[in-house]
This record gives sequence, C-alpha cells and structure tokens, in this order.
Amino acid sequence: MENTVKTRKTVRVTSRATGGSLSSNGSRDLRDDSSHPALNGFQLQAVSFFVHAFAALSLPRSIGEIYGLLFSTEEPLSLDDIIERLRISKGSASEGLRWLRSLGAVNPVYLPGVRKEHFTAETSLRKLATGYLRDRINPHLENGPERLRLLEDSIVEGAPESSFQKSRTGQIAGWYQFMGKILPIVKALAGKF
Amino acid sequence: MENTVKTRKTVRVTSRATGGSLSSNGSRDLRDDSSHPALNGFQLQAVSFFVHAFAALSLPRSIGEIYGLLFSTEEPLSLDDIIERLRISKGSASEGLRWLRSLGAVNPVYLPGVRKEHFTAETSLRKLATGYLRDRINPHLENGPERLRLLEDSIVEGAPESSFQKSRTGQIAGWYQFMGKILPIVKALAGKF
DNA sequence: AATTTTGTTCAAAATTTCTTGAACATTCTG
DNA sequence: CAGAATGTTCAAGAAATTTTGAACAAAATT
Repeated sequence: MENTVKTRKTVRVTSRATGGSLSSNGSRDLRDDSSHPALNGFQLQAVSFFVHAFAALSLPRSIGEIYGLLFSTEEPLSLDDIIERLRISKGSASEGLRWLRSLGAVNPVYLPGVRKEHFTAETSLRKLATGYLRDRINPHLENGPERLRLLEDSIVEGAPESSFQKSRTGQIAGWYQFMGKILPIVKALAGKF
Repeated sequence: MENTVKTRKTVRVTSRATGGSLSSNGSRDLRDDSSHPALNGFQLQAVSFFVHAFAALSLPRSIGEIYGLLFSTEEPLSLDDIIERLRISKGSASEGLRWLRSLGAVNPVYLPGVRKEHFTAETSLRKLATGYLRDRINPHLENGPERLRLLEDSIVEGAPESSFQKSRTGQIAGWYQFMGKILPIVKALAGKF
C-alpha cells in the first residue's frame, strides 16, 4: 500500500506571523497536499490550534498535528489513520505518538477483534500537566542540588568576590525553593479544570 | 582592534547528556578556545548552569552564556567585555543582550564618564518571571479568544459530531480559564522569593 | 566636518532539529 | 512455518534556527 503518489512536494505554508492577527483560515498551518479531503473543518482548525500551542513550547509540528487530530476526532485512530489523514511519514507518526504516549497525552484504546493499536486524545488538564511536568520539567530540577553544589564548590573561600558569589548561589537556591512550592500548586489547580 | 587571532575553531563540546549525571566539570558547556583565562571558576560554572537552564526553555546558548556571565560578575559589563570573555560574535552579543533587556533580565547601569553601555543581571525572581510571562506566554494567550471562536465557527450545527465538538471546545475554554487563574498565582508567589 | 567609538542589522555559513523512507523486528494468521 | 500485517529504528536529506562577520547607522570627540 504505502502511498502511490510519488510527487514529494508537501508544501509547508510556514506562516511567519508570531505576533500578528490570525488569518481567517487558521487551517493554513498544516501540510498542504491537495486540500485534505480526509479532515473536516473542525479537525482542520484543531490541528492548526495545537500546532501553534505546541510551537509555543518549542515542540515539533508533527506532534501538534497528531494531538490535534486525535483531539478533534471522536473515534480512536490507528497509526495508519494518522499517516493517511495528516500525510506525514510513518517515522514521524510513530515517534510523535511515542512521545505523546509517554507524556500521557494519548490513550491506547482496546477494540475487540482489531489488530492495530488505536488511540484517543487525553484531555484531562491534570493528566496533561502532570505528564508534562514529569517528562520535561522534573528532569531538569532533579539535577538542581548537584548543580548548585558545583557552583558553591567553585567559590574560593576568602577571596574578595566570595561574598558576592555566596549571595548569588543563595539566589539560585531560592529559585529552586520557588519551583518546589509552585509546581504542586499548579498540579492541584489543574485538577479543578 | 577586533581580534588578531584568526584561527576560527571554536569547538563546541556539545554535551549529549540530557538525562545522565553531570560531568564534574560543568564548564565543558562553553565555547572552548584555549581555556578561558578571562573567566574565573565561579563564572565558568555559572555560564554552564544558565546555558542548561535556558536550554530547558529551548533558548539559544548565547543567551544563556550572556546571562550566566552577568549573573556571576559583580561589576557591570559592556558589550565588548561580553564579546571578549565569552568569545562570541558581536551580532550574537548584541541580539542576545537585546532579548535579555526586553525581558527585563538585564539592567543598564549608568557609569559617570563612560561611553559604553554597561549591564548587570537582574536576579529578582518576580521581575524575571513577569518578563518571561509577558514576552513569551501572554502573546500566545492573547490570541486565545480568537482561536477559540474559529474553532467554534467550524462546527456544523446539527451534524452528528457537533455535540462531541462542542464538548471539545468547552475543554479548551477551560484550559484558558486555568491559565487565567494560575498565572497571577505564579507571579504572586514569585514575589516572595 | 572628519574621525573615532559604539552598537545594530542582516546575508551567508554553521549547527541543530525534524522528517522521511526504507530496512528491520515482532507478532499474528492461515 | 511462511507470509502478511503492524510498528520501530535510524541514516540521510530537508528545514529551521543560531552564529558569525562585515557593512552600516548613529552619536560623540577632536
């Protein structure tokens, strides 16, 4: 099967408008083959929406596309469904799906008698926030204490600048404390939406 | 003046270790010409620290380097000081400084009788957080209502999927509400550190 | 007003990141 | 078990981002 069309063109419209107002057709954010017959208007808008949202977090377009499609589709979709409808490669779809799954942004669905794995979007803010923090924020915070010690150990005791340097490391310690306080609050509030 | 050394090498060690433990020498994160005589140990560690921290936000290395240098240096530094000590180009330094200034992460310092503009790092968490939210988060949220309307307008009234689609747009509306609640809390708490 | 100093801008080069597609591994089916 | 279906991996190519360096602009100095 694969894809009989060998005309590799895949024009990306690359909307260069970071701040400006939106074009009335937000759907210009997706790969344009020949006006997607596979996606309805709502799906088109949703894909556009999530491509932008994920870009705000510097995440690849393909991930936004996949999440947007699942978010806007009631039925569970398989890898091949995603590839067909978004016209992206198997590799992108597979890795994008893996990423979303590890975050918990996508749920595998059991369908009796169906071989292919199918997915739906997870939309609970609590789960999305928790997954994002766990996968993308915590790893950086975990190194915190070690990094702080490296910084402290580089201070030469008795040097004239050591007092300044100690105040700076104190500053950073405060930032870590802040993160320790705010993250649980974020999670708790996310649970209410 | 410029730079008599024309050996453009600038080896980037490109530490490929996203999750692993830190090398005891965190300073391997910066451009290596011939073991920076211009930076002391604390500055080296600080630059390394901020390059990593900024990378977590997908920000360019040069910005992390500049902030790290200013953060770890008591005296105000000029553009040329930064270029010399970090061995980065004028262009990078100028644009990086512009970015940091617009965020409010860097303060211009008035020095009587000195032509060059000098800077120190802003370290108040409240100011840093406010600037970051203002410059990098709010712009995306401002489009929110408009994007939401595009999505709603794409729903075909009476179609069988319209009920599902309405529940999805309701979901997104909730996410915006969440952002509206959480951001003021973040700012308020940041003010206490 | 000519020169020097300071800083900005931007095209081209370097680098990093993302996407593709084909090879491969694994599991299911007959 | 052979063949088909499903999904993963990864090298190579494409695209996007960052950095450089030199040209330029603006302001200060002589």
